[in-house]
Amino acid sequence: MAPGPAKKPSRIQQRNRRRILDAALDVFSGHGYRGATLDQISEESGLSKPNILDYFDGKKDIHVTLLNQLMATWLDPLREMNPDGDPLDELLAYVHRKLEMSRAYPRESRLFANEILQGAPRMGPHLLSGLKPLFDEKTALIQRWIDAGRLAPVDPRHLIFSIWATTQHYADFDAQVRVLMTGDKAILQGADAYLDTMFRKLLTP
Amino acid sequence: MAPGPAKKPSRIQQRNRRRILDAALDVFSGHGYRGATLDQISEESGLSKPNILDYFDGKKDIHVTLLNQLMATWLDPLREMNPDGDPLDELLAYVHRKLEMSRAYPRESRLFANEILQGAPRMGPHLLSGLKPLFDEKTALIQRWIDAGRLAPVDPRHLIFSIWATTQHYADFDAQVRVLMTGDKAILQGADAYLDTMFRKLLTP
DNA sequence: GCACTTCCTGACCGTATGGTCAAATTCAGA
DNA sequence: TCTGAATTTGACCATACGGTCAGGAAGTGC
Repeated sequence: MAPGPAKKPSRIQQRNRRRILDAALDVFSGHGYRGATLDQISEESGLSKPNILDYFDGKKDIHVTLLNQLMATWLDPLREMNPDGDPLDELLAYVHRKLEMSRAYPRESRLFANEILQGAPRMGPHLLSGLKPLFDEKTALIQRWIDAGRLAPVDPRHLIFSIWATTQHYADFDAQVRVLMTGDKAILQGADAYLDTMFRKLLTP
Repeated sequence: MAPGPAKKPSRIQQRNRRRILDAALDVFSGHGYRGATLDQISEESGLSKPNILDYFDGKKDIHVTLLNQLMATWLDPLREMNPDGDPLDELLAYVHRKLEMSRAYPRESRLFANEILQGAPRMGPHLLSGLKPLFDEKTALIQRWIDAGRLAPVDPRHLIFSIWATTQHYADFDAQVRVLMTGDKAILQGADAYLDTMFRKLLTP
């Protein structure tokens, strides 16, 4: 049964919740919310369907849990951008971290992309309360760097968008990228070098 | 009934097929393939479900028809890149056309994104036969421009990816963009200026 | 008006899916 | 080993969905 707010989850509960969430991440990111079925998650996790529903209140609950968990770490690379560092270094480091996220966590990237594509039906509030403040803070920081003449003048908001778009592209559009880059074993290395060049030229004052 | 290969579709058939495809584009792009239902398409198009199935062989047929129709025009902006034009002008014009597509046809962009996100289950072959040759042709053209010293040296394949990613982002991640740009009435104008700057700095030799 | 084709729909069917429940099994402590 | 709680599951249910069918409505040419 779903652990009450005052109960500490047992060893087994922790393990099973992790199994379920991992299987669900696979299924949701590969088929979208509606395309995923509890039976698939059941098969993938090795737990029976009723057992899964002992740990979560339903399909929706699993999905929401995944999205919340994702938001907690997804924005870390942006948070790490240091106001006291060198502006160009900080931004390029952010690009690298973001691309590394696409490499290490493509399922998470696609889960997020799916949710936004559908109009963020389950994450609208989260975007506003979690992402927006951080976004505003960092765009303001970039603007100060620009005003100080330490970066070339660009719209910080569109800059962030372009970093997100170009890095997440390699995870979200992987199926397309792979078709077009047949034979290339080092796609992400190429992307890393390319993006470094692009943002360096853009931002160097 | 679905028109046989030798039959010319009547006025009514043309009109209804258009209505169905338009409604289906709405529903598929908004909910993904699995999330879309014939009942929704029925409601949105104003045609009864059995009537819809007179015009198409089923849900899958509608989806495939939409994707095929999309591929026919989606790549036009890339095709229009002129080998005899000025390299920088041609590429920047391509960026503008692509962004304009995101503005004018966001549903089509999301339909495509959905399909690729799921691993292109119904479009894999199309990517290889339709997109790959064009992609190879244009990347080769860009490489010749670079070799002639008329563009800064960058990997043409990643260049194309970055153009796709940054322009389609405004359609595919519209829900997120709108949350973060609250109050801004001219998002796409800002994007246009930003992307022009970015690719100009990147590509100027 | 009449006959014929095209177009349309209410009612229905089989299956898949999210979710429930009572019973069985396993586990933890004495 | 014994006992009660935690954990697990086979069987089942209600609904939603893609798709079918027989028959009715609306055009169309005479």
